[in-house]
This record gives sequence, structure tokens and C-alpha cells, in this order.
Amino acid sequence: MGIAKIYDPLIIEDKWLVKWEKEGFFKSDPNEKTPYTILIPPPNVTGILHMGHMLNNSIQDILIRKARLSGYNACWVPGTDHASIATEAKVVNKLKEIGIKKHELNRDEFLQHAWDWTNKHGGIILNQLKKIGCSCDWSKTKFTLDQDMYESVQSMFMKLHKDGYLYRDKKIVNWDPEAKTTLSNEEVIYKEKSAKLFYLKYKIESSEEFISVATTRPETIFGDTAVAVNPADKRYKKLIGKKLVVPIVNRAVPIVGDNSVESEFGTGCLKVTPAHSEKDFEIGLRNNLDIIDIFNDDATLNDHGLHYKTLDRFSVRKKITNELEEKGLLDRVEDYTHNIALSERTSCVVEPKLSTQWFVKMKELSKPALELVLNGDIQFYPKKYVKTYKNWLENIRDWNISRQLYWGHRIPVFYLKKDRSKYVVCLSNPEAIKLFEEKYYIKNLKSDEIFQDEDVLDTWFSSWLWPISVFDGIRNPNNADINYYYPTSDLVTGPDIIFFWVARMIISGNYLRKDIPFRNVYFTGLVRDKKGKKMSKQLGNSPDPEILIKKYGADAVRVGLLFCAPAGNDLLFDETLCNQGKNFSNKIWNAYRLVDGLKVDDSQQNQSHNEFAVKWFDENLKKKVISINESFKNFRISEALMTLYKLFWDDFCSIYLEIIKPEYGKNISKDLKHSTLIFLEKLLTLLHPFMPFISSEISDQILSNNFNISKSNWPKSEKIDNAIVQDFNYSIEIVSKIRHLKKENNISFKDDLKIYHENDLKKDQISVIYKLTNCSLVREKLKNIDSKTSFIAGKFSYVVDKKNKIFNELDTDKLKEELNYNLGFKTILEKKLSNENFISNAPKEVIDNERKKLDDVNSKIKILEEGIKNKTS
RNA sequence: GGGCGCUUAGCUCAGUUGGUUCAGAGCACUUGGUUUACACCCAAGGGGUCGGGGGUUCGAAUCCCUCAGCGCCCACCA
Repeated sequence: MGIAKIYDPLIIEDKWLVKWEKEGFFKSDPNEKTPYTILIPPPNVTGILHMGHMLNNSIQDILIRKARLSGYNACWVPGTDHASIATEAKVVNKLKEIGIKKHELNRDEFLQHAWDWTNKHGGIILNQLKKIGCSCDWSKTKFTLDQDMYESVQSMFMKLHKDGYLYRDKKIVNWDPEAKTTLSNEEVIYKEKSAKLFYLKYKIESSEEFISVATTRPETIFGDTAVAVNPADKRYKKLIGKKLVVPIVNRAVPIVGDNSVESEFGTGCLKVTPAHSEKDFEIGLRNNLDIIDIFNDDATLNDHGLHYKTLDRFSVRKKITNELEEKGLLDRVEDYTHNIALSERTSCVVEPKLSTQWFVKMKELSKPALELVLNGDIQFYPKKYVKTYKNWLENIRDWNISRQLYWGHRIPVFYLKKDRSKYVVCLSNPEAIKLFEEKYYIKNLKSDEIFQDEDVLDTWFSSWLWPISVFDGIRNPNNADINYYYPTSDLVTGPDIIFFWVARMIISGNYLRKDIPFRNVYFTGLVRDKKGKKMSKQLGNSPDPEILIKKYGADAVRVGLLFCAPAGNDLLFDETLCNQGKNFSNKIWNAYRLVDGLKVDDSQQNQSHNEFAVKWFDENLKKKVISINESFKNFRISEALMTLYKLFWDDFCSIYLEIIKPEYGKNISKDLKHSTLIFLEKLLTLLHPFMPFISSEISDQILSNNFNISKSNWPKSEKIDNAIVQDFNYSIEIVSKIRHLKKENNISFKDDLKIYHENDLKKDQISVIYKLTNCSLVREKLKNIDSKTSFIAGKFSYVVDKKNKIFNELDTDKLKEELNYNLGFKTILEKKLSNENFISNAPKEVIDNERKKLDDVNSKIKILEEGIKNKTS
């Protein structure tokens, strides 16, 4: 044979990558066909591919390739995200390595570095996606900081402002002291940590008495402007209105009553630091308290920190505890476990901070978004996420969109230098001057009298426009692309960004276009290692997809991942699954080797078992197609793959090919070869979405070597002839039983067996049994034989005889066991059928079915009893 | 604290509206096999009282209650 015995994916995959790229194979333009559109969840522009991407994008590729084969105009738009905070943090670190600090650079200088970094690393991940076979329309590649995307974001900001959905407010926000920016609530993660609860002694003013106040953060006493107690708390009621002296700071602060204080916690007294806690801030508002901000942007103490000025909050905590202890102002310390807030990106402890930011009013804006999911216009797979989504939307809070970063979309707002409360929303300085005149009647402003907001927008503020902005539907809401491709079909993403992204796209889609952004959302699980740990760089338990691909081939890794990825569940990835994928590739390859090498003899007549096998496989294929299509409909991709895996390996290779395979040196008929090639080609079409490389390669070879075979499309579900499938399955069942018997009785598989059966097996069924078991079948003899034992296989009973050998070796106990089981079954059925409640309550089909079962069981029992009688006599 | 979900073979998971042909699949395992596509293979087989207990029902892996264990999301207290 001219074809290599072992499949080598590397050469073939490279070949197809080049070919696809060169021919612009996946390009899509609006046409008369129905569109099927997927937008990639844009990965970080400077990121590299990890197993999560691999899973996610393999699924998208499967869907898009299947749609393409099904005749849709399939369009998969790729792109990358500027990922403002993550990328900026990376650039800051890189600069630090070469001795440059961010604050030494101005915005433009910093951005130059950031762009250098982006240009150097951007696009790596897109190339990696190509390598795993992603069939994106690469000509449509977008980057969220592209000029057109930038303008879309700006125009969205202006529209929201115009419609009254934006406001600027001073609130306690989540501050990341490392990145020196605010974060949205969604970017904060909480982790349980053990800490200490310090009881500090606050002296009652003009008294020698002390009150003990519990806190986890003694370093914030510099910002204390009150101590609050619950007004119902009898212990402290009389103290409300009096003053306490903050230890070390020696500032007298009032004792206020506030219902939010829980008497049971600590001593029932709460130190109030309005600048550094949301709750304290609210108490401050209610009680008209001063606000003292004690931190610099990097969470070191400022002038208010007295002798701790410039020191970091955590070191101050240690030092001040010592000082308090020395001065006798520390009452006691307890162990305490609580949740601390961490920045999702930098992992540093988030500092609540009072600052002025832009917010999006979410409540009204998001209202329709809930309905669109609840009424099924948008479907979630798996369904359980609908509840998560509902829960979030019902408790939605306003969205802080300002980020104190350089890398991102600049906020299009201009302020008056003299009076920062006056601002206008627009794109440029000259426009701003004009607007100031219109809005505030300020004339003849010079351009240096105004300045643009220093902040950029939250990354997700551009991401939530992705489905519309990639088709330029914000600047040009009626262009041909957006009208054709929007709404998109399916979104494939992780449940971790259901709020960040999925929900917000639904919100913006409805706001901008009064339409859904996508019809289905498929949530993939997280990729974990086989011990169940989440894969991450830090843990070092995440394999590098590129290495896996080198080792097993891209097809094999894709398939390996999908073997363990049931819809919506986390998947426990084990490299051995890639090996299974590789074995599968090799199996496919060798099936092709066999089929390709089949020699044809024109004069050859088709044998009955071959004809039967062809008929069966044709029907069986249709049957499996129904099942695969059904799985796809429900986004059960793993299930579809498994059906296909078994169809190819078991049905096609182990059964069909074994039947039609001629004896050594013999030929097959022309028709049979033709049918077989067609089957293989159809199977490759089904395999194509999962394993694009090997399927393309073999398909290509088949089509170029056989002019009478044409490329098939993705098959539709068709009616099947069940009788053929059933007849065939009986034969296979009998074959299996015969093999079992041979093995149990230590009969070589090469040896002949004689099978006599009393039921009417059809000729071609017998032929198949003969072919697969190497036994002589003498049907007629059944009448003459003095049958000594019987055997049950499915519906059939038959006698097995190997020169009268099996007879004697067959175990009577086995038959008795079988008999007992059936007698028990019979009793249950009879009991059930004589139960009036059952007869009157159960549906007719169920009852009929039970009656049929009883008939079957009775005939089996008869055969078994005869068998035992014959054996013992 | 609020919400969601999970517990089925050694492992990872299917089991739609309750109906003993639903107790399943893949992998792993055991045994036997290979000059004739593939040992990256073929064949046969052994594994589970469906987390525990209770209930509804003629009938429960499936519905209800309860206990135990695990996971996730949201909110967050000094």
C-alpha cells in the first residue's frame, strides 16, 4: 500500500492551514443564503492560547463548520480585546523591568510603549487559533481599539449621555492600589482569609472611662470621624451625643446612633471611617459626618497618617497595633475569619475609596434584557444559567465605567479647568468649546482652558458593543453587513463572564437595535486538571495547547477536549484523552487505507452479506444522523461526537468493513467499492467539524481519485427503514453470542461452528453471521437434529454444536440461572397484569407492552426448560 | 446571609414526560486473539442495592420530605 501506515498529522495539518489561508476559504459576504454568524469572544490581544480558549474555540469551529456544510453563509468574526487593565498592568511590569516607572511617563509616552507591546505580541493568539483549525473569516478581524471600534464606543457614550443613562457621582468605589484605578463590582472577587479582630480603647471625652471598639483595620483610625452604635442598644444609648477620643490620633469624634450597626458584633460599637467603607460612608451621610481620606493612590498613608505617613496600609496595621499595645490602648485581639476583596486582575486587596466616577444607570436600561431570556427569544445552554442571569438582573446596580488608566477608550468628556463641575460630552476640543457656549453660555474659551477627562472606559464598555460594532452597526446602523449578519446565531463563552459580557450585550443590543444580539448562548465549563483543580498559570497545571498539538495533532486535541466536555459542565482534562483522539485519527486513516486499497473486479457479483451490509449501513447512517442532528440541536456536542465516534469505529470499521473486506488476494465488485467510498465520504463530512484536517485530507484524496464521487453536504434527518436495521442487529447479536460461546468453550475463532436455529432468519442474515463468525450454517438440519440444548440470543433461540462438543460442555447451571431470571420476570409481569389498579391506571401502550413481554418470556421459558430437560436426560 | 446546582460502574459522565428490553456510554480493567487496513488493533467479559433515610404511587435513578457530603454564583459585618 502506498499510504503511510501511521497517520502523521503535522505535515497534513500544515498543508491545510496554508491552503485555507491562501484560498481565503472562510470568507463570508452577504448573499442570498441564510446567514449563520458567530462572533468570537475576543481574547486579550497580548494573551496566549490556553486550554479554555482551545475548548471554547473548538466548539465555535465545530458549529461554524457544520453550518457551512449545511449550506448556510457561515461567518465567524475573529478579533482581540485591548483588555485595558490587564494589558496596562503587563506593560507597567515590563517597563519596571527596564527601570521605567509609569508615573515618569506622560500619557502619550506610555501609550507608545503599550502599542509597541501590543504590536509585538498582538496577533500571536490569532495565529494559534488558526493552528487549531479555527475557520474564521480572517479578513474581518477586529481589535477593540481599532479606529472604527473606537468611534463606535465614543458614539455609544454620547448616545447614553444624551438619553440620560450616564451620570457622574462621588461614591465609594473599589480601588485597586496596584493598578491605581477603580474597578466595577464585577471585577472584585472575595476570598475568605483568617485575620485578627482588634479591640481598641476609645476614651470617653472628659472621663477616665474607655469604650472598646472592634475593628479589623486599626490603621484606618486616622480616618475615624465617629463611633456608631445601634440606638436600641441599651449599653450605649446614654452615650449617644457624647464624644470619644480616637486613640493615637487624639481627635474627639461623636458617638452616633445608626440602625445599621449590629449590637451582637464585637462590642456593638463601630468606628466610622466614611472615606474607606461604603457602609461607613452611608452612616456618614445620615449623620452628617466629616470625611477624611487617609490614603494615597497606592494605599500608603497620606498626611493624615501622622508619623505613619508614606507607609503602606499593611505595615501600618502591624506597627500601629504595637503602638496601641504599648500605650495600653489595645484591649484585646481575637482571631477572625472574613472575606476580603481582591482585584480580579492584580490580586491586590481592594481599597474602598471615595471618588468621582462615571456611572451607567442600569435599572431601566436592563429591564427588557431579562424578558428576552425568560421568554425564550434567547436560549441559554445549559438552562440553569437563566436563574443566575435573572438573579443578577433583578439586583442590578449601576455600572462604574471610569478607569484611571491610559490604555483604553478615552472618555469623551471635556471639563472647564476653572470649574470642574461644568462639562460637555463630545469628541474634540473645538467641539467642546462650541458646546460650552451652548450649554453654559461661556464665550471665547481658549482650548487650554478646558481639558478632556483623564480616564478611560472599562474594557467591557467596548465589549458590550461587540456584536454591533464589528459590523459597524453603531456608526452606520443600516449598513449591509449589520442588516445581514445581526442578530448573530450562537455565542459560545464561559459562565464566568455572564454578567461582565453576556448580559450587557443583551442590554446594549436591545437598547441600540431593539433586537437580540444572538439566539443561543452556549456556556462551556471551566477546564480543570484531572484532580479537579482549575487550570491556571500560577498552579502550572495547564498544558500548553501548542505542545499538545505537536504531540497529538490539532484534530486529536480538539476531539480529546470534547470527549470530556459535556454541555455546561466543567471538564476534567486528562492528556490521555488526546491520545484517544490520536488513536481515532489513526483509525480513520487506516479505514481509508483499507478502502482505498480494495481491488475491483468488474465481473465480480455482489454477495448477499455484502448487499445486506450496504443496505444496513445506509440505514444505520441515516439513523445516526438523526441522533447527531438532535444532539447538535441541543448543543450536546460531546454527545454528537460520541455517536459519531462509535458510528465510525464500531459500525463502519468493526462491522461494515469486516463484512465487505474480501479474502486475501480477492476482489470486490465495482458497486460495492463505490458504495463504500460514498459511505466513507459521508462519514468524513460528519467528522469534518470535529476533525477538520484529517477529514479534509482524506476527502480530498477520495474526490480526486474517484471522479464518480461528489462532495456531500451535511446530511438532513431522513426517514429510516427500521426493519433492515433490526434484522441486521439480530444477526450481530447472534454473532456476538457465538463468539462468546467460542471463547467460553475455548474454541479457536478459526474453527467452524454449526449453528442451527429454529426461527426464520433470512438468507442474508445468515450470510452475515457466517461471514463474521466463520461458521457453517445448516438451517435445514434443525428439523432433523435431535436437539439437546438451546440457547437464547435476543429474540432467537438457536442451538450451537461444534461436532457435538459444545453440547456437552454447556453449563446446565447457566441455563438454570437464565430460567430463574425469566421465571422471576414472569411472576412480576403476571402480578402486574393481574393488578386492577395497574390495568385501570396505566396507559394502554404500557399495558400492551407488558403483555408482549409476557409472551416473549413464556416462549423463552419453554425453550430453556426444554434445553435443561434434554441436557439432564 | 440569599440563590443555584451536584451525589449513578475504578474514572468522567448520559439517563427527556415516573413504566424491569434503563440500570447505560466512553475510558480504565480482566481474559483470549494478530503474517492478510490499524496492537495507535480485534473479540469476549467482570464491575453499580443510582449518597443515607422516609414518603407518594400499581410501579421511583426519575416526584415530594429529610439528613449527610461536595461545588458554584450573588451580597457582605466592623
